[in-house]
Amino acid sequence: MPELPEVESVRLGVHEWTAGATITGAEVIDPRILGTTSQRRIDASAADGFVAAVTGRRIIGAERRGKFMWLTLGETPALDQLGGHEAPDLSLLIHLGMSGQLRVHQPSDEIHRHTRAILRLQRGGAQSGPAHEPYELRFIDQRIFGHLGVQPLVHASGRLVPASANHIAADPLEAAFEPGLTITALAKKRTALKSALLDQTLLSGIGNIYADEALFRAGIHPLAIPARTRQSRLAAVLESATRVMSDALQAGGTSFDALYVNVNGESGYFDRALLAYGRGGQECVRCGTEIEKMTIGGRTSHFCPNCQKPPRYR
DNA sequence: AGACGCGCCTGCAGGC
DNA sequence: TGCCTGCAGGCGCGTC
Repeated sequence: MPELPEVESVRLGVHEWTAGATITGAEVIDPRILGTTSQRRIDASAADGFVAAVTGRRIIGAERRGKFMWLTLGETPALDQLGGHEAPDLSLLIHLGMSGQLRVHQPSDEIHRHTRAILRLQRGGAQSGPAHEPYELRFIDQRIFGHLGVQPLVHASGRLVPASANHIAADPLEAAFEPGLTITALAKKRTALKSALLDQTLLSGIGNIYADEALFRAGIHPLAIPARTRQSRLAAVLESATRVMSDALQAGGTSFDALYVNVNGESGYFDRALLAYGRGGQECVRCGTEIEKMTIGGRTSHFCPNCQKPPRYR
């Protein structure tokens, strides 16, 4: 379940492998990957359009906001040499969803059965030679909650982002993040704090796991109502979220090789040292009380009923 | 307008 | 053994 740290870890690897490379071709094996989960009526021409839009483009780099990642695309190398300086004008949005993975492969490698799309890449432009062996970036996604799409770049919250990511807020690990504004926006919410933390338009990058971890570490009950919670406490949750995600990122930036740009969506590729998530029925590491499980906003939530006292509203 | 709930997917665990 | 149900979850969109 990739959340911000996992996506960032993937982004780092993807950037290393693709920045400066040229997309020499592409293949959409399952066109559903081009739609959102709500719009799955993708016809064959969409796949053709995708391939046509990316083929010949140069990858400038891989960027990320929250759980949204994208490749910034420049002009073709030939056109670029005519003088234009590399201003990205297009992006290839990549959302990993629940089970998405990106892997670097040799073209001759066996195609994994959940491979939904392939980008064929070559370093240093289209010229061939032993130093410019073709290779592939493959998007593998068992559940197809992930998404690929070619998008114009638009300005949103202080940055250029793909158009379909213009509604999400900055994430706590990016320069454009403004904690003060985030707390002000959060403090207006009357929904459960847990749900608010998952609201990507408020701040992005937090998923179910790190929401539970942040609340546990800050000692705040998931059902606390932000509008009725002291802003210093809201700030504490944000700080906990930021810290737990950067710790996870530190632990996750490991193991790269040519065939594996990391993230094993199914099992988790590093030990996250989780204190609350998935520990229902086990003892709280702090006080020994049994960790409770409950559904909040349709999501399973884990918390210590002793360390995270229920709110006493009347 | 904010809040909520559904549907999209697949694989696996658990019950009968 | 095999079938069925439930669950996991991010996110877009429809509904109230």
